[in-house]
Amino acid sequence: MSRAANRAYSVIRDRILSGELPAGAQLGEEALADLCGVSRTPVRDALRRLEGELLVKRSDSQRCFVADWSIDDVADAFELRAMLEGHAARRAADRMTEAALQRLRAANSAIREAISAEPADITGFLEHNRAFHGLILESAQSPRLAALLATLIEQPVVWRTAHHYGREALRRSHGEHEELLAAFARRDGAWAEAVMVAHIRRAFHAYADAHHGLGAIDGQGR
Amino acid sequence: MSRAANRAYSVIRDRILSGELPAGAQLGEEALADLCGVSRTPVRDALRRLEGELLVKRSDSQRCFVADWSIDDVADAFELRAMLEGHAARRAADRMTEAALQRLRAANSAIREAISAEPADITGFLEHNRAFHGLILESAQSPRLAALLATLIEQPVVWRTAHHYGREALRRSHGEHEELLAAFARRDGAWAEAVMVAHIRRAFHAYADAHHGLGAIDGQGR
DNA sequence: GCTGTTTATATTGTATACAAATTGAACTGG
DNA sequence: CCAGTTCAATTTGTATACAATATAAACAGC
Repeated sequence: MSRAANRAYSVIRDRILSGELPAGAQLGEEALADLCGVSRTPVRDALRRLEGELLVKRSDSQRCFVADWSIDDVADAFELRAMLEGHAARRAADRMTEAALQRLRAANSAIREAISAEPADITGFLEHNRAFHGLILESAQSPRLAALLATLIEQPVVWRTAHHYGREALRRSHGEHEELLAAFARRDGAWAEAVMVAHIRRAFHAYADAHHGLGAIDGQGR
Repeated sequence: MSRAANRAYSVIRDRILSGELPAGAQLGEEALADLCGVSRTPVRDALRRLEGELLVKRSDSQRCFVADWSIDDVADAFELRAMLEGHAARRAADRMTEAALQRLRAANSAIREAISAEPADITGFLEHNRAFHGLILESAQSPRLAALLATLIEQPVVWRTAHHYGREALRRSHGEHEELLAAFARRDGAWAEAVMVAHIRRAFHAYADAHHGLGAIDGQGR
């Protein structure tokens, strides 16, 4: 996608993720065009992409709004992500080359360094974490699986959450990655899948605890 | 989506599914616009939708082509579909209302009638089969799951295949639906999931047998 | 004869003007 | 005061013109 469309996509996405455009806010094409300094045409493209990623919802008659992610929606997305990434891990265990395994180890080392930095380098953590999961997905060799997961990993939620993680949680994440590496090294797909599912489901609960209190779910959405 | 965009979508989609636009054929926006009798703008929208459904592939630099589905691609898609619809069946078993169960029974009865017609009413079969699976997905109550499956169920492949099915295969499909209904009636999610996974994986092998011979896979794509 | 560059052509990206449709408010009749 | 209707304002859909870019062909130099 080219300049203007990408620009529109990035700007709108950032405004949604930062909360500047709150859940439920109407996304008029002309207003967004002004905001991004482009015409309506690329804005329309951007809205379609964002709609595919479920950050934008279309009303019955084609008006766009910022999607609101209730805790149930988030749970739903995490559950699917756990299933799909678990499946990816299983496939990857059977297909991973030695070179890919090396790169995976390097990625997790980079994660460890980001965590150990003072203060912890959250941006670096996110970046390398993304690379780690991306490499597994690559080794799974299923373009369709990758396409499906793409709509789930770019959640509004994940990004805002990581900054709330303590060093404790980050270390645990790193440790689970180490266990994944061990499973890959042994070519044990079932093990890899189980670890991955646990890894992601734990991430969900970390999110839920941080955003909705440790006790019951408050039910009022985000 | 409105008139012209829908029109473009339908026309292009039909041409792809019918094989009139063969795999690998370039999809120039202007040519398609002429073909559909609309301007390039709605064609672009249609191409985006079709790209999401993986019927259209974009080259490195934004040129569109008819996607080619190799047997590996089809296997990949069916595997994911089995997993996701299995998951949907499990969820549906816990959430299905009595009313939904009734509608599901009605849908399968309609399927039986379509099969029994002389000659077998393939179009009716497909329609009611679609409704059957749609109802389960609805009862699963996971919008995101529905969105993911939407990209997998509309395969070029499925439609062209059903016409090759014998009455035998259609009846088996109906029988598996009956077993699903039993699982739903008992609220046995694990049973429902297992039956659904088997149902879809069998469908894949029926496809593979019909299109690539019963023995080894020929590997030359469709 | 081959490689790298230039130029022409084809194709997609963007902006804008206008048409169609939807929403919401003002208004009329009861 | 409320229901239904009409009309204005807002918003999205479509067409078209033009700009930017990529592909492919012609060509020059080696």
